[in-house]
Amino acid sequence: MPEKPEVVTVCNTLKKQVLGKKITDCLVYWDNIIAYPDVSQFKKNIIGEEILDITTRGKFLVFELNHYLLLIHLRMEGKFFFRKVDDEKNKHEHVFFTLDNNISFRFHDVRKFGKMYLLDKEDAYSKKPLCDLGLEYNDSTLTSDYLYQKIHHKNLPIKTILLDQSIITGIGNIYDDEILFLSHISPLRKGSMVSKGECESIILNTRNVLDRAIEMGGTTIKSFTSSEGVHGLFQNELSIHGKKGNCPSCGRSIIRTTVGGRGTYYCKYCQK
DNA sequence: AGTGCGACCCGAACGC
DNA sequence: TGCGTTCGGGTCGCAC
Repeated sequence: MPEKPEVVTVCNTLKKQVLGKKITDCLVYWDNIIAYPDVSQFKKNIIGEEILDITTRGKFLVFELNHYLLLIHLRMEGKFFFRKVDDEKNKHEHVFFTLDNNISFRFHDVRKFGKMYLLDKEDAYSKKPLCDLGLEYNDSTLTSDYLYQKIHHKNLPIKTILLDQSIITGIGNIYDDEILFLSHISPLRKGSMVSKGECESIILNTRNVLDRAIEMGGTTIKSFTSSEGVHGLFQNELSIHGKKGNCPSCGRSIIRTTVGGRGTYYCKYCQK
């Protein structure tokens, strides 16, 4: 379940292998992965483009091409593999980009939840999905004033609010639990009951957790790998998410519940 | 406008 | 053992 740190890790890994390569062919075996434009237009437009740079925006990988931005969202389990052009198609490989070094760069996604968009470069940031994204976790304009203003009138649990990509973009279910644990805030508390000081704490802990996770190469949960042979190490550092047993801080038992339909772990003594 | 929930998917985990 | 059923997870889009 790639969140920001996993997407950054994938981005850095891919850069080493595809920067400067030209896309000479594109094969799509599961149409729903192509969110925009339609599949035939997508293929037609992307063939002949060179990969000039790769960055991230929220949980999107952003491939800068000559005339377009290719956005790829990995959703749950999207990943990439490099194969020989005539290697047999794996069951879970759904989109192939043939590169001009005769390598087949393949998008692999067991759940078929991943999405790709090919947008005109000039106005890509004013179009969906990019126009809906909020601030990056390390944006200098992400302040306690900003966060407080966005959440103080909301009746949703703070856990759910932090998953809203239009406020802060890049936080997912795992780091959300970690951030709230470190901030000593219950995931169930309503946005309207979070103080400005606690907003400051959330922002500081978001930066600490995500920066540290990026240093560790992301979290490997289930089948997440950034690309062949790359595994994150951050799962060794998780304090609360996915834990059975006792709170690492007070030793009392960790609560496992559901908030807004998401599996949620917290300590009801340390998080108020 | 804000909120809630089903749909999209399929492997793993679970129940019988 | 083997079958059928349920669950989870990020986001969109529809319903209220």
